[in-house]
Amino acid sequence: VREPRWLDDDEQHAWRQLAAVILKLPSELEAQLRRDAGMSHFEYWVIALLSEAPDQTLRMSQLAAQANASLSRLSHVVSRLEKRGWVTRRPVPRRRTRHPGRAHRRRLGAGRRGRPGHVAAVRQLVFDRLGPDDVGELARLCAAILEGIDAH
Amino acid sequence: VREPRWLDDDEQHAWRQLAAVILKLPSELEAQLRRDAGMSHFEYWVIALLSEAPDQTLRMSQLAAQANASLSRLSHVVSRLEKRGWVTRRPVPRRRTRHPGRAHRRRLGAGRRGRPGHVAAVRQLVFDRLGPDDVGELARLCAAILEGIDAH
DNA sequence: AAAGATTGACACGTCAATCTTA
DNA sequence: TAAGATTGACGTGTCAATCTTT
Repeated sequence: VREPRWLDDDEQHAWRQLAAVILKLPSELEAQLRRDAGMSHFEYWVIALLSEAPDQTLRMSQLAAQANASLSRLSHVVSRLEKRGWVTRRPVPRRRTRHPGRAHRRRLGAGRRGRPGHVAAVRQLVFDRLGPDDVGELARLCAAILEGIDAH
Repeated sequence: VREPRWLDDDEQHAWRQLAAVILKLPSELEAQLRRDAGMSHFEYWVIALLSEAPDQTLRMSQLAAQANASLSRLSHVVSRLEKRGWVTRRPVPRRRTRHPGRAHRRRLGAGRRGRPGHVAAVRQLVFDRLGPDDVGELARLCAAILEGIDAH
């Protein structure tokens, strides 16, 4: 009797590499953003999404959906951002439109300032060592993996 | 004047896919392990590494290195595992060999019980939709990315 | 009542300070 | 003193309970 099979050698090797990427990449990006822009990766996304929205305004639920986050998490984060004055909550002006935040122009600058460094980091960490064909391959493989995840 | 360039279209697309993988894969694995074996992904690694070690024993610093974790984090985790009786700390028998844990045989079973489900999850989430050639490609691309990360 | 949003308690990771032992 | 290891405080995420608004 054998133990339920692990992965074959190739798969195991690939899995180790992928696991390391999954482990290290996020923490690098996190560190870079916090250093350069004083915000977490998730906060960066929130502000970026807001700044792209019409009128720089979104409802909490929409923002949560776009940021792949729970409403609860988002609420906590927005509270923090609000405390720093980077975002404003607007209660319903009238009718059922409650706006979670109108980011202050000023502090959208924070997003702006965050962005170049963030872009540089992504390029450096991910794309610098990839050839032109590799980029397409990477996208294809990730898409396949995502299918597997979403199928689950 | 243009804003500092984002990534080109191909890169941006690839980045979105990769970002989604990085976001979703860990939480899926985390959820699966917690459901099936009542432990976190990191706890799983710790127990797995211990169970593979000679005499099921390692020093904290070595374990930390192998698990890519800070000593502090490991210490907290081992404390929790110890509290559940899944691991035992052994103080130096003599000479400078302080052993962090000799996993109880019994509870290594926990690792064993965790493993089949974990393997199945990895296979299902990552490899199911990849062709045989894709596996090598994935490993190669991840390796390239890791080089970029480590170079940083 | 149901959807949208908030809150509080708890679990985990990090950082800095501390303890321990060679 | 320096390396190994632990601890406590703090920040963030999750879950479940709750509040709010229609």
